[in-house]
Amino acid sequence: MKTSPPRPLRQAPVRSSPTLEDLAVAAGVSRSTASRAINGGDRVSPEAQAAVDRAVVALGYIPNRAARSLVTRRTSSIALVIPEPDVRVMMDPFFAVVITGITEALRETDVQLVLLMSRTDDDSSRTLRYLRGGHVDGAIVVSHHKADSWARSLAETGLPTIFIGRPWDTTFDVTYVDTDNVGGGRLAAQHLAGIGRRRLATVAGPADMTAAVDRLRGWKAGLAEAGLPEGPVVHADFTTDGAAAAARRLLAEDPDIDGIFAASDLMALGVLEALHAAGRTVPGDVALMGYDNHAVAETAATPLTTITQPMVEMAVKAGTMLLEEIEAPGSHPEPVIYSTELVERASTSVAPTASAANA
Amino acid sequence: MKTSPPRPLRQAPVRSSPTLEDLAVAAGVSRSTASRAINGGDRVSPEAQAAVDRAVVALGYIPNRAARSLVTRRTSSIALVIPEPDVRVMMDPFFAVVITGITEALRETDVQLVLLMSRTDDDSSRTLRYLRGGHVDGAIVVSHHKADSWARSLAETGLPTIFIGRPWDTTFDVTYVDTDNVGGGRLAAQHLAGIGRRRLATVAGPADMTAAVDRLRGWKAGLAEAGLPEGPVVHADFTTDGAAAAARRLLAEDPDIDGIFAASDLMALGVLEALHAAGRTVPGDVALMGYDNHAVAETAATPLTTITQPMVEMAVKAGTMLLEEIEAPGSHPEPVIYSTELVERASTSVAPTASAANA
DNA sequence: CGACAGCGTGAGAGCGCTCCCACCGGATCT
DNA sequence: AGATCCGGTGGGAGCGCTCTCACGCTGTCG
Repeated sequence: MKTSPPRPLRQAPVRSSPTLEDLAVAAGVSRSTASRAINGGDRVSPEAQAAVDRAVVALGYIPNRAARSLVTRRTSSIALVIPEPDVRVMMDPFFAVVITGITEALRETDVQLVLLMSRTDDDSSRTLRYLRGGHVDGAIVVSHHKADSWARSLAETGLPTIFIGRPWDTTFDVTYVDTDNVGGGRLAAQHLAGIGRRRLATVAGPADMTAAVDRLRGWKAGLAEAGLPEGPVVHADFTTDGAAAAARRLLAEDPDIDGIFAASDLMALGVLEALHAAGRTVPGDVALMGYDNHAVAETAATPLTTITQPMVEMAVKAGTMLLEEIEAPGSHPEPVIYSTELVERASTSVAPTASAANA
Repeated sequence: MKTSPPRPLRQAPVRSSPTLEDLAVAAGVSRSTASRAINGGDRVSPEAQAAVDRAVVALGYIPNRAARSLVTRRTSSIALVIPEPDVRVMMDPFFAVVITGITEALRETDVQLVLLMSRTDDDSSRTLRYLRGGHVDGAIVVSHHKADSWARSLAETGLPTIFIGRPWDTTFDVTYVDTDNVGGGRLAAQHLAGIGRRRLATVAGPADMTAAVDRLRGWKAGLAEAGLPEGPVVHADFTTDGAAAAARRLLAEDPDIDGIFAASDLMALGVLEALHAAGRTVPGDVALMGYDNHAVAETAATPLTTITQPMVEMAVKAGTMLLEEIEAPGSHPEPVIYSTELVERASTSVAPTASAANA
């Protein structure tokens, strides 16, 4: 009477990967024991453990992440949020370094890095929903001016979050890592004053970015400490072209400037360009400093004296902190600030400029 | 008799996100109908659909990815595999562009990008296991010399995979996108020959990388077509320093060289350095070409003539192709090759070198 | 006027895993 | 001696979702 036709299987008989059940059968134990053996082997006899281990190898067993995640409410993945719409910004080696650092922190764990980029403001709410949706266990946000809303929104969700770069708004519970931009700005002022320059100016970054504001603050403090006047300040947008225009304004305002601090190497490049166009030599007429120790600082026509910051360590730290925060929520750690260092190159040397060497 | 004590809840009563069940209740429909309404709304009455839509907004419902993934066997995420141990390589803007392009292709879908970097050979098998484990629906591999084993291993797993850059071994079923490196090499030869240079040499990339081999092949073909001898070939490792050393060997071998093609801009920088150190002017004594149209090509002491390639488009294409392959498996598409273009700058201009302008 | 599509719907099974609970037997305590 | 504990184990429920299936219900055709 068993004439019922062979009903098509719900799932095509594709040779799918072995389940925990298969593993348990192969190892001759129960599913529970197999599960315990897989996860650290607490309360498992050596024999059972060995049997499971063998079966894992034999079957090529790999736990199903979705099933596990469904019950543990852990996804074993974290998000790197890059709230920048612009390809140009992505091109910044900064991001590569951040990614490398986080990846480094994630080694030895089975946590995966999910990349979240919001290219438009529209994406931004989508990204936020994604984060809120419990798809990741935590997030690292690369903080720029636009990150303000992120900081607060994320803090409200209770999702473990670390910011790289101090968020603009820190009036609530937020943990971050950053470099000592104030110290870096001060270093620049000290150095230029130290080599005898007296009429100093700066091309600062956008006034709505914490890094830019901090560098400017340090710069002013350094000048004051050296007993020098504050000097002209122009703002640019961290781009080479923008800085070139800013430098032209600077030169028009005060033609006797003998030292300029650009708040980034890319901007210093623009300043260099503008100086050359105006017939000034570097460092002969004007000593020039950048910031970031970007690759271009070394390859520039006149290699740039600049400020270097331990970005990889910072990124690694961010990753480690996030992992800890996920493991033990509520232990809001203090912000970590990394100190900066001066890198001396030709653009502030007292010797004549080297850029005309092959003339 | 119902004196059983209030057993502690298995799950702490944390206010967790609403489930499909909650949604269904709120909308006054069954879980099935709610599910259908969420997923495209096939076979759902307008009223039911509207009710569900309202409930979604009201409850802030977000589907649980893990649960969905468990039954659909889809993860809605793809992996970007970067088989490079070196931070330096990561710093290459290339990766930023690739990431940007893929992200662009993924917009409008809810597919997430998972980053997989293998920094050691040990990681490599770990990564492979991860990919094999069904944690992602597909993978994009940035192909370099080391990717050989990847290609074959991945092809064997049947996981939809697209390579960016032709893998070394294409004797099996593999789909990839690439730029026309042969054409680019030929372009370089044509250009240098076209401006009247006759004693041409090249600093090629590593002989185990397809891009390097292809560029060299195109270069040789271009020379032959221009009726010029093959000239000296030295290999370097795509780094500035390595290229500088290679260039010194070149100069020692044949001091009368009047044109050099470096297979990357970074290498061209090294060559430029070596040339200057040897007292040669560029382009006066020696015309110099790079490849990639890297940012440094523009900012170099002598801006570099170089070859540009549509990398963003290529990355977008890779993303799109992968999405298609996931959607309709087995439709192994043909490789897509993007053509390259010449970008002329001062390093091959016939006019006197501009780098000494501020002397 | 009965048969039969076909659409919208709800019940229910089950994806692979973790974790609570009950159980068992041997060691330890009173 | 019995009571108690505790390491090791297996049974079973259930995480939130999709998907198959069966069930009305309306409309159309023979």
